[in-house]
Amino acid sequence: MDEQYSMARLVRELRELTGLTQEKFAARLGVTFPTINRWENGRAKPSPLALEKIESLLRSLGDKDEALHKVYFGKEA
Amino acid sequence: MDEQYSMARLVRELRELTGLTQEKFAARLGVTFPTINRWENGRAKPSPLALEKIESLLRSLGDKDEALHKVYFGKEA
DNA sequence: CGCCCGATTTATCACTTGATATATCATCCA
DNA sequence: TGGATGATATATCAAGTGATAAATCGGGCG
Repeated sequence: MDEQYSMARLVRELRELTGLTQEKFAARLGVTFPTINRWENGRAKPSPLALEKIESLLRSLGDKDEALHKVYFGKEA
Repeated sequence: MDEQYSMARLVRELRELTGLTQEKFAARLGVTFPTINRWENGRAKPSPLALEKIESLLRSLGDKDEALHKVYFGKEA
């Protein structure tokens, strides 16, 4: 349960939840598509500012994904 | 009126407007103090995500700083 | 089958950032 | 005077990022 791997899965699951391509998902978060791809493939992990955006997006998806949020961020939604 | 220089001034003016040290200002924006220092001294410029935070902070300061916003971001507050 | 086409994966390079350490500067005050 | 302290400036290095290009992977479809 390596941290990199968890983040990779979180990002991919989150993106698939939104039904967006890596390119559009990147735009949604204010980053570029290679960045999303690197996150999803565990070759990099989100910067602090990017993490904020991810949490915020997760939150915006509402309670039905609160479980997901807890799983990856631990400390409450 | 080099772009780097304008951003440097914007960041410093904005920080002084808030009355915060570079360290606290950094925390406010979700970045670290060396980053703020590099911005203010023109040795680096904000990443896209950081720029969002700057604009947002500027906006949160309200209308009395709209002029400042226009000066540095050009396209309306 | 073979060809397009959208999506994904990987790679490279210059630049930004976080973490950390050191140095400089100003101010206060014993 | 001179030392303590807070704020700022600068440097280094590893890691993340944006821009760009190339390769690969599916599906549809002629």
